[in-house]
Amino acid sequence: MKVRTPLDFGLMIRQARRSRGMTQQQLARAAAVGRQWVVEIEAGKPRAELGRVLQTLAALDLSLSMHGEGIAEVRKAEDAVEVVDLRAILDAHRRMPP
Amino acid sequence: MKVRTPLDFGLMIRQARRSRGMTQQQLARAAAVGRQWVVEIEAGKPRAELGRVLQTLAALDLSLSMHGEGIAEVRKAEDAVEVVDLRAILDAHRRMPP
DNA sequence: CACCGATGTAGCCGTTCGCCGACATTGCCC
DNA sequence: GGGCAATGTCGGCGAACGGCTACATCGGTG
Repeated sequence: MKVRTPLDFGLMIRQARRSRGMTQQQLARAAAVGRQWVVEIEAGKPRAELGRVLQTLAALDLSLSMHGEGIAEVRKAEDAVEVVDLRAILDAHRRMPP
Repeated sequence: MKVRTPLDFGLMIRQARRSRGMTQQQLARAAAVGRQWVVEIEAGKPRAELGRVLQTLAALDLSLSMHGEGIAEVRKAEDAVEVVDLRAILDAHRRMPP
């Protein structure tokens, strides 16, 4: 899911917290922040501190990925993917008797 | 690329900025922040404000994605994927004469 | 209805932010 | 070496942060 605004963070944090049956107080303790802060982040506070946000995501076991030109991708040689025409292969396979 | 800490943000922002041939000053103007702030974010300042970070990513045309249990994925019905045993099919296909 | 936990709001307070202007330091090209 | 842009660092400033306590709303459950 894409994240563009502070409110996006808030909504996803709330969603994840609820899906785990946690209360704001519990999340606050787990992330080492104040309960009040959780209220504000979930409301989309734009001036919240980056570090606390990341702590909170970690406490919820959420992860972030960054994409864009100039961002190194982590794909090593052994991860190299063989290029094939999947559509054609699947098509041919469907017409093949087992 | 995964992002876990404020320093990760800093390194990627710097990487993207340089790959675009921008100076800190130019990025600062584009993102509507102070040059000083760019220096600090690239150094990994943990208490930087979330909103400014997102503005900066936008100015660099970088995008963030969030993953984890309880986060709604944007996959509509028409994106549904047919489940197949790729390994077996590719194996069989290799043994097939054209 | 009364009780209870979960959530949102308000004020106080010490700390830190981010911007600014000015000044080192670095690296590059002539 | 001299000049120049880019980068990093310092002190000062007004503004906002985030934790805290306390209080007001809800929403269920008895």
